[in-house]
Amino acid sequence: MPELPEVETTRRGLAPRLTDRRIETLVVRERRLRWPVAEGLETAVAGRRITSVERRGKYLLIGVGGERRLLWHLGMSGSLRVLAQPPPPQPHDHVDLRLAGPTVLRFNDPRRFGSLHLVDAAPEQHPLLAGLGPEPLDRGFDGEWLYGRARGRRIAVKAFLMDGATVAGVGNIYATEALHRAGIHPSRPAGRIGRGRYHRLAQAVREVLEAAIAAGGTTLRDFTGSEGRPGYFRQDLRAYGRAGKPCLHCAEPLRERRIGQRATVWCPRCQRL
DNA sequence: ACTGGATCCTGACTGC
DNA sequence: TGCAGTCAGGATCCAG
Repeated sequence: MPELPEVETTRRGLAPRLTDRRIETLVVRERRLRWPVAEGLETAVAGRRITSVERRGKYLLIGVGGERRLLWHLGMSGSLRVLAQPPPPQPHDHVDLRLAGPTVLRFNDPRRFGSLHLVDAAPEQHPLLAGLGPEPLDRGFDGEWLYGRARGRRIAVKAFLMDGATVAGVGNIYATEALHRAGIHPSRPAGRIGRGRYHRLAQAVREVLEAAIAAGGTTLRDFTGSEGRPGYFRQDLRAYGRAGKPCLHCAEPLRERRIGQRATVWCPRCQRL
């Protein structure tokens, strides 16, 4: 499910409801996530106070005192919800973070591609975060960065853009959308794109992510924010999921093929190879 | 060093 | 109605 806008939507929903709250207990019903949830995680966070809710790429970082943070990834199908009156756990409700009072932060993830770690210090050096590229909405990300990173690369620009080392948090939906907005063919080798077009691409990435965050993210089937509401950016998607439909810019029918095992949609007129 | 492919897992959907 | 095959928002690992 979630790319950067969906994780950011989750973060914004969680922050005011979790910050300064005390963790009563952590309950792990299913440890077999992307990586096994460490034994002893429960006792390590019990009784601690939540100090912050941050995001890096598609990762959520929940500060639990000192330098310690829970590092949470939602995978393809995960969601986190705050429940003031939690119903009995349903299938795939793998983790509950119980706060003082009846409130529960509940993690549901049918495919179990998500993950949960405890990071003791210096989260940016954690193996899962160390190789990440810049945040796309921060200053370190621009056309110059993309251009430099792409030197000598023959990989399709779409796969290049989805590589977390290039830029953090851009997945299949928003890579598809940004390339359409920037007028760049997704199969074009990354190293054969000039500075000017990379500046356009970086701008398109920022614009589409900001618009998606403003809409509460994209819900294809099962994403919900922390309040259980879907995101509304799906209706603003111009390329993703619109194969065969007319390009909203030039009316040419959009095409679809797989790049790196991921469905890729583009306009053969606006996005020349 | 890069690159493409296989892989983890469940559920929804399609076509026979 | 049932069953097999395909696909899905991610990201690591491995062989070539």
